[in-house]
Amino acid sequence: MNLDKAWDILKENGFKETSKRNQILELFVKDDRYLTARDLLDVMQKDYPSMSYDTVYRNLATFVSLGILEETELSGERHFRMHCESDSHHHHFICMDCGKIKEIPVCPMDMLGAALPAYEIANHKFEIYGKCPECK
Amino acid sequence: MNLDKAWDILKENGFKETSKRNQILELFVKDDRYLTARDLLDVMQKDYPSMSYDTVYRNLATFVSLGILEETELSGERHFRMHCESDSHHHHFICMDCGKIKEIPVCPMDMLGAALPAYEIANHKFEIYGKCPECK
DNA sequence: TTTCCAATTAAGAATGATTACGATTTACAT
DNA sequence: ATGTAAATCGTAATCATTCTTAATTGGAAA
Repeated sequence: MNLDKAWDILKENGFKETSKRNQILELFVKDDRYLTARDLLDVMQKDYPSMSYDTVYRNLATFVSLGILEETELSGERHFRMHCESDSHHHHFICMDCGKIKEIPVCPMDMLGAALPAYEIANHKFEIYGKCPECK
Repeated sequence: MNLDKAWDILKENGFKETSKRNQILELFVKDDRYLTARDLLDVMQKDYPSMSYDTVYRNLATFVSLGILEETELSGERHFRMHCESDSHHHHFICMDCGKIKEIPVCPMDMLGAALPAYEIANHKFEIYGKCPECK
């Protein structure tokens, strides 16, 4: 996911182009890792001192609902990052130090296809946590 | 995990037997599913109107640290349930309606053993969400 | 039983993340 | 350039969770 693709999606869905929205997206493009709402606000307020949490959270919710960002819960806080380019379903190793991820191309659900008859499966989560080679 | 086993562990670690502690544990034994701190407090306050959140959270933390309870994050809230009897590593299907779980005997990490060289793996999460046969 | 101390709890304030809301500003189609 | 709906600001509210301090309690020892 890059800036242009993100704006294509936003425009298609009738969202307006604002400088704040753009800067939030730029931050995610530049900093390819999981960020919290606070992380974003801290950086944004250097350029827009009056920026409010409402704006951050509202835009994050928009981006997630449009598939531009993906979200996870890390140590009790919501974290967000650019949605991966790869169109095939996959999972992530997440570095607990720097927040960077590594794609894991396999999905455990493949092997559980018929293991849960009578159960209605809505979704699943598979994440691996630890330290990446750089942080180790 | 049953009441006696839980108290064995608590006593071994020097924790005192209190009626509140016991009732919290009884609730988890009786109601074999994921519960929130609020769920517990609501029930407990029928018998102990002055019971405080602090007591609930402190005891939950104790139980988790001793391996009596297990914990997960569901829709932004911490949920707790009795730790499974099975001593072999496994994962869970979680019903989003009633909170009951079904054990999944396989672990995706088995197949990823050497797939992440140079990465230091600390832990992982694999959970399946949906509706159980009763709630469907 | 009574005493005593450390563990436990109550009460409510503090914190930190997130959401809500009325007022104001901005993007952009016309 | 203007009108209008969308976006944002500023701030307050909410919700889960933790902290603080004082009071209470379990249970070992006297």
